[in-house]
Amino acid sequence: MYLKPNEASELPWLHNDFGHDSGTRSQYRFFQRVPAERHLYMEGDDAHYLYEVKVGMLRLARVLENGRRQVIAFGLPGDIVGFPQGRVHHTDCDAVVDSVVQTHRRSALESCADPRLHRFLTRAALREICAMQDHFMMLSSKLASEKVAAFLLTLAERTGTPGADGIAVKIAMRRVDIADFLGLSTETVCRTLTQFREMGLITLSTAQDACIRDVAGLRAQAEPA
Amino acid sequence: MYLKPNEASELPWLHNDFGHDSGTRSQYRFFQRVPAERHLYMEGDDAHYLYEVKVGMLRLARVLENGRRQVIAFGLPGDIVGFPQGRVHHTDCDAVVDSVVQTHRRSALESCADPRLHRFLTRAALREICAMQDHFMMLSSKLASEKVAAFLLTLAERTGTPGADGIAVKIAMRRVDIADFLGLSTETVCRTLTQFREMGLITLSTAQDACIRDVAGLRAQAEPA
DNA sequence: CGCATCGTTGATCAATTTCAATGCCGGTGG
DNA sequence: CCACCGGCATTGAAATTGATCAACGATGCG
Repeated sequence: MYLKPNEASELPWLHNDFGHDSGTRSQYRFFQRVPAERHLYMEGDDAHYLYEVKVGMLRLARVLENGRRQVIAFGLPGDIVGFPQGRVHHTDCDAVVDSVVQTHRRSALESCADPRLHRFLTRAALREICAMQDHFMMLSSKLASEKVAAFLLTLAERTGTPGADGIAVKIAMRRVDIADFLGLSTETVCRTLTQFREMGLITLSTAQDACIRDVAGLRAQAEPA
Repeated sequence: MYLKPNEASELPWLHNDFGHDSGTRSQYRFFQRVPAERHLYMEGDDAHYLYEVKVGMLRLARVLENGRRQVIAFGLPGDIVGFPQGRVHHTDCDAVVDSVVQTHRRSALESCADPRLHRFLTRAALREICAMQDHFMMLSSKLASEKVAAFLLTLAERTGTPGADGIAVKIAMRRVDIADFLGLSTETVCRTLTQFREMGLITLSTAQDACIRDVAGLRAQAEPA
């Protein structure tokens, strides 16, 4: 679950932590590394910044007193995370894998001092609303197979690499994350994936490395007539 | 499910439709009546306006090809609905009961020509994101009783009127709307409500008129240890 | 007064959760 | 270098839950 050497080499300009609280600032002061499993912010924290995911994958979640957790979203490169309600964050956010984010002042959301940035963030907020609506459709599916199929297709659309024998998809998050994202148990996620494998829709060379062999078939699973 | 005379009388200035496409405009040209069951916009429509709910209740939903429907949200007075993605709406929106909305130009979201309005809309968007996250928590609950209890409590918080014997809650939407909102069948919603009634948590004088007698008990149902 | 729609209740069945055990892999330390 | 350990993934069997199908009741409206 760590960056492989070749992946790390894509970030030659990241040899240090450029935390925004750091005293010394470089030209990269707006970038911040988030090692795997480390929290970027927690529910209730003051929301000073929004974060644009540049590399890696973040995990936004809410945890209830009884321990149950809902994964709200996975932050992929291009996504903006950290939209606050009032002045505080209303989710936890941590990194699934080593990640890099670019910070933007929260005030840029409301002030028009930088119109370009402002438009960018506003549109990101609208995109976020729409993405959450998509997530609702996934969650409202009654069958586990529909949810998991829709999840795989969405992940493939965002991060998949098409190849000769299908779309390779890196499943960086753990099964329990997927389960908490889809409102299922980890066991059901597993079983559904093996089911897809036995149906020839996907292959799983490792638990993290999937390949969609039959996109149409998976689509049919995601949204049966 | 229609406005009663005394409720209608709260709107003395609304004797006509002031649709935004109307040629003749009065001082109330930014207000628009939406009769019960009428659509305010449909998925795919150009999003020229955002709508601030002033009176009544709107229903935002997405419908799939296979006919299944997910109710995304209920728009209550104070809510802004119609946040677009790109230039089009991505949900259907219709009125649960006779309603009144105030229109705001979509452009006000990105332009800062009117800073007050801009701030207002931006904050509404952020509130919307947070509300949808709350909705996720409801949907991710495994038990029907948790979902329905959480739904009732949320509705009570927004629209309930505290009284001597509990919190009176008007359930204006139909059972199927609640079901599609929570990802349940109408039958299960019914059964769960009856169950709550038999447990003494609520009363139901009519199908639309509930009264929460035991808030703590309902909270326990919504979020069991 | 009858019809249509919505709400409620009942019984059955399919699906998922839960509990339990095993397998797998990477990391660690001898 | 290899064996052990711990977390994660997977599989199995049983129990619970909600969906579905069906019928009935209530309510508002023509």
